[in-house]
Amino acid sequence: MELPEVEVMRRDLEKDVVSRKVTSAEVRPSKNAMRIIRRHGKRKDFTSRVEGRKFTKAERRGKYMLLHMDNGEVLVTHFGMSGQFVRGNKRQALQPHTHVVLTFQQGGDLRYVDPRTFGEMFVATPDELGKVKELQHIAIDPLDHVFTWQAFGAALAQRASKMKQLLMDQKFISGLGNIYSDEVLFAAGLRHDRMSDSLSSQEVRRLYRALQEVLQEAIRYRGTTLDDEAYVDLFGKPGEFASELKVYGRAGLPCRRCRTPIQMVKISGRGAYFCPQCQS
DNA sequence: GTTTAACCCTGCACGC
DNA sequence: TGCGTGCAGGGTTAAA
Repeated sequence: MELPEVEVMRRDLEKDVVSRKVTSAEVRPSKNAMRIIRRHGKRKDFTSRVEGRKFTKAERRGKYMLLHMDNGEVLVTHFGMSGQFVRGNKRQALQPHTHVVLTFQQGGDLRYVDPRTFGEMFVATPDELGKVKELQHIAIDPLDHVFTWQAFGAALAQRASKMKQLLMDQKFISGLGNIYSDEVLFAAGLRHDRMSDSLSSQEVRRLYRALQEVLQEAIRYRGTTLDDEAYVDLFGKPGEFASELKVYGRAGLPCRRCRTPIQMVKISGRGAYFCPQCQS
């Protein structure tokens, strides 16, 4: 789950979970459920800090979801690769790999499901939150209005790194993963292996605009749901952006702009898709 | 400073 | 048919 999917989820949570009160919290008995709340020693350390609380706000920081509670504490969730929130109620059986269930006073529940368990959940006070390394070093959000192309250009010039890796570096810019880094680079006409300090100011502006456009468009389409990775929104509905992808997952298929076959290369274990004609 | 590989995990595609 | 193998992928970390 990358920025657009987390943002869609945030909006769903804001509409449907914020202002609800948790009457009971359960961490499922499986070993993997403990992996999800790995920062807490015992199930009770987690559940006791959520029970009785009311959610007041849903905030996104990079790929992290922060559900603020009425006592000031925060329920933090990172979805990893396959994590997701699902709304349900007690008549519906829990689907496999459900690790956490929060039951609401007003009826219904919120479930955290995560087959590959790369995600995690934890509760933190504002003080503790400030000390969480992963959150501390989250860089600027590309959709934040204080993100300007001038500052972006200066930051790019200060680094000597290949573009794809840099775009996926959460300490440099937050929210992009493998899919959207490829899509943004295609929209900007830049190759994955272009060096960050080699970009002209025109290229920086193109990249800056590509970031906004691709991410906003993906949010408008409610995220990317691939066949093998079943991302769905809070209510179980898939996103529609997969059909809009220009390069990701399209190795060998003709480029939608110039018909040249899309290429895929491995970059430190991760696939990078690009058009050798449109990107340079 | 930058890059690479390994690690955590499950589901799925593939080949025999 | 059924099983073993290999791989994807976010992010951190250790090593190159």
